[in-house]
Amino acid sequence: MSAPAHAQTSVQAELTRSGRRLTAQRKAIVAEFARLHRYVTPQQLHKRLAQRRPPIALATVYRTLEVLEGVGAATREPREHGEASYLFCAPAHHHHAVCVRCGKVDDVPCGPVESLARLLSARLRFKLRRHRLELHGVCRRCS
Amino acid sequence: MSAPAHAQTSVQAELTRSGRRLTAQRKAIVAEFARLHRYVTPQQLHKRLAQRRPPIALATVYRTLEVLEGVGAATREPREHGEASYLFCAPAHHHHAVCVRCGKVDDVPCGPVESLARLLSARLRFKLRRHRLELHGVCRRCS
DNA sequence: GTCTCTGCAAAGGGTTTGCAACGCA
DNA sequence: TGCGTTGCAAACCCTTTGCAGAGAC
Repeated sequence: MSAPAHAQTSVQAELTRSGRRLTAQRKAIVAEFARLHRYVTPQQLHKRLAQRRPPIALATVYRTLEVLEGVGAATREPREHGEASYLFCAPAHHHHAVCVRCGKVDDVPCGPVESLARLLSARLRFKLRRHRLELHGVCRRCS
Repeated sequence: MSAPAHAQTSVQAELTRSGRRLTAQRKAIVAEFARLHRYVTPQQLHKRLAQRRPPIALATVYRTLEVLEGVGAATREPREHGEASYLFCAPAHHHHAVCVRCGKVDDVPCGPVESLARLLSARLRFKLRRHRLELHGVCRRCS
């Protein structure tokens, strides 16, 4: 299952809508990013784009990912050793199932999690604001 | 609710059991760390210990937190901008409720989360290995 | 033509490491 | 006494930033 083409297109539309420019570098970064379905660091993404002529500067990758997060097309997740990692995904609230073998990320709708989170927070007399469930395991394809 | 004294004591016992030394610096770091009940960065913990004579070096705080994680007395969590943060907590699997106002962390037993996580992973045909639920909200005391 | 974006290189900031002195056990 | 630990400072590594030139619209 690859990224629906319309996801890429709508991101590009959102960029121009917010007064930004659609450069060749941004198109290339978004295209590569969108098809990965996994968390990547700016450095990794930069390496994947390295064969392009002319090459894309690392700083441009950093800045583009920041912009994508800003328009709600990506989430940022800090990693060990000071690295950041980004996942191309929709802004609507949902959770992720991450394959520990291949790294592929599947979306998990929030529905059932929501009520459980409310239950747990009620027991603690805790006013819930946000919650997040992370699932790590082996995906269908890898097992 | 402060850290039970025995938690500190058992950490100290675990350190010597694993062939490590119980230095004055380590005792001071563990004591301060254990009473906080919140995520702290090595830098923050170092600042809190700054009035000690002689002062404790920042590198020592980094190394001690690493050791504590190694013996299962702390969990490490990457933060934005390359910072690490640590929480003093038991090695047994559980979740955390983090107050967005005061930062205090309460433990949440895993029980009900486990079955939900299995349900969700079954729907995805995903062999679950680990899961984590994060609750963020306002704690009883702050509301 | 204007204003954003890119590339480059330097600066920034947290973390890690090498090494000699120190001090638990 | 032996070996793990500390303190210091330098090294590391990823990320951010300033600026001049390029390019989208």
